[in-house]
Amino acid sequence: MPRLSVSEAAKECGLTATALRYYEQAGLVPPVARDRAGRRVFGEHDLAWIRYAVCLRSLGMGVADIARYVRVAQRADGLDEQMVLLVEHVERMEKQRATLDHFIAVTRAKLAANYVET
Amino acid sequence: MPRLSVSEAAKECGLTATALRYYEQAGLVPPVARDRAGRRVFGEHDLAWIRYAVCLRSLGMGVADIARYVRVAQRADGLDEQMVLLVEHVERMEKQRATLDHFIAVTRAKLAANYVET
DNA sequence: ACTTGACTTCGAGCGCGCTCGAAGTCGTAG
DNA sequence: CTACGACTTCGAGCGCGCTCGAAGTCAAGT
Repeated sequence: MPRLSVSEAAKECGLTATALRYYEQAGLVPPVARDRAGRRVFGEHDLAWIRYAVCLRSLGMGVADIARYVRVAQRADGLDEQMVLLVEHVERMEKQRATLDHFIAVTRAKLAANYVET
Repeated sequence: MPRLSVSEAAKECGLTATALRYYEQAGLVPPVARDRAGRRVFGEHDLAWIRYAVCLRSLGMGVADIARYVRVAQRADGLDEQMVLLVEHVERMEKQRATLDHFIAVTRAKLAANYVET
């Protein structure tokens, strides 16, 4: 199990160290363990959370929403609520994907025709 | 052919009038015709451009990139460049869609298991 | 003629998601 | 022992995408 510093973990997940600190402070990932000097020490568990947050961000979920999800997921009795949030999120994503599919088709058609209607 | 005011056109495309003026000023849509009093008059053509811009925005394309595309599309000799931009955009979208597919699958699995791993 | 109301431009302001600079603390290398 | 570099917190700053308020113009209704 790796014990990474903030900048190592950041690089590992494609973030800057500053952004990663921000993520923790904003609640996008649960609090990270510290060594005796107060420095963050990241384990596999933390990396998984970070990657999850990065994924949600890349799909356009807002910081506040992700933080809410993480907060709920941390609670022992939060399972039901957590499920609701996930279902809602999947629904949003599928709507987004439908738009995407449509747009890809339209763009493909334009390209195929080598003609772009204004 | 409809001759809509800015607020009518905005409503039609799911924007605010303010946002729509901003879109024109920022070049997300080509300049709109005016009546003698200087008020914008939107036709079908303009609505199509607006809907196109809205679509691109909803897919996360930045204002500057959309403006660039519109600028190129306006030029008589811009076809090649326009094609390049569209191809690039389709590629980005397909990458995004792959992420989306993956994430939907993962979330579905979590839901199916009625268990969320941290 | 006058009010009403939707339009115009302009510049400032705002929320989000970081990003950066300052000032301080710690541990290892020389 | 000292110096260096990476870490810490904090608050301010920034770019983006609007959003709002002010001040003015115009056209239609009474």
